[in-house]
Amino acid sequence: MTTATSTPPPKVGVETFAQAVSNWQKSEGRHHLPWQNTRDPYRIWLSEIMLQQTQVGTVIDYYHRFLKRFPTLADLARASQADVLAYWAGLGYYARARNLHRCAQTVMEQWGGKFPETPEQIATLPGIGRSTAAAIAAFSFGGRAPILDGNVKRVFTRFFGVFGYTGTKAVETELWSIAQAILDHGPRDLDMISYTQGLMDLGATRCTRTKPDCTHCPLTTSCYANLNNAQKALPSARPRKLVPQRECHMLILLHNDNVLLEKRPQTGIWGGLWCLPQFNEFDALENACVNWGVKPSAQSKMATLQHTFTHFKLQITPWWLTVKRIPLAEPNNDYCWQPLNLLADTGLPAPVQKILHGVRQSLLSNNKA
DNA sequence: AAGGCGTGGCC
DNA sequence: TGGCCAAGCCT
Repeated sequence: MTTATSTPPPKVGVETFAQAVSNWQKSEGRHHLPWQNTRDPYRIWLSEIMLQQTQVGTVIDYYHRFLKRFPTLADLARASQADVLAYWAGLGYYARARNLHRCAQTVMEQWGGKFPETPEQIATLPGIGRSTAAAIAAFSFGGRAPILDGNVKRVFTRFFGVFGYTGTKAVETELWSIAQAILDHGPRDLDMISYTQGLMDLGATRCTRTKPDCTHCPLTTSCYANLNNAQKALPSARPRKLVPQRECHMLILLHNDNVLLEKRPQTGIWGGLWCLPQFNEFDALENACVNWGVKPSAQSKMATLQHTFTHFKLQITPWWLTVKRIPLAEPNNDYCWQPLNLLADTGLPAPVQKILHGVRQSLLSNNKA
């Protein structure tokens, strides 16, 4: 029983910070996520990439599916980019998948199939920056280098009272210094696995964005935000700008139960993914239709949908047309006729998947009627 | 050095 | 409801 005579919890400073987090993780942290309890750099790397800007709950299913299809780094390196993207479709930030694939091939060709072990070496690989490299090094090899992801930024800005938007160079630099200083002043025998995981667990389960659970935080007695009731003010909010509204038209061209898909360029939105042919202006869509011997009308116009990206909003107007026969054309890697019942195996952006799902449902119910 | 890059969950 | 954010990296 705690009484007035018991000693208060010790203050946590830069010297004791790391040990406090490590100890807390061992007793109160998460220990059963699918990518824990392994030292396999392939699995750890895959999880770290999937978890970039993506929540744990979203990643878990993708992670299992991906590993089942690509059990080893060598399997991934051998696969086609289309296959990899198909298993990434819906997860977003598709450059991650393209880089993941390139990275697998780099490790096979330049590192003899063995994942490099130091944070510096790991950070030279495509799609792996300083923080992800440190996490992979810590979890796979016990490497001692600091991470700085969204969780850690939230914990550090609150604990140390760092004001200013974390997206600016100045604040980012300051937070990296803190992250490094904690390791420099920490014990030589610090367990880097539990410390690194502990920082993430603290941010995910205690030091959350809204309603942080300060009463169950191991750092609460020394936390700037807790002592100053500044949890809501930290981390400082991002200065928001108006996001532009754009519109486009998408062509749903059906031939029997096949739909025309177009491969998007490697760079830009939805890079490398299959997509419905997209046009900024209706006139351009109408012109494209001439080549297929069809003409869009009010009948073919479908309900518009609104899709929101980080930096703009896109209003999509789909046009549904049916062609009787396909004109002969040169074989082309940039478009294909895809059977509607195979869409799940194709890498498609979320709104396109949604549109075509509706098309398929509509066809199925018509056939029944 | 700031902005591009997806999607889903949360309140 | 819409605005904000989540295990960042690249250019």
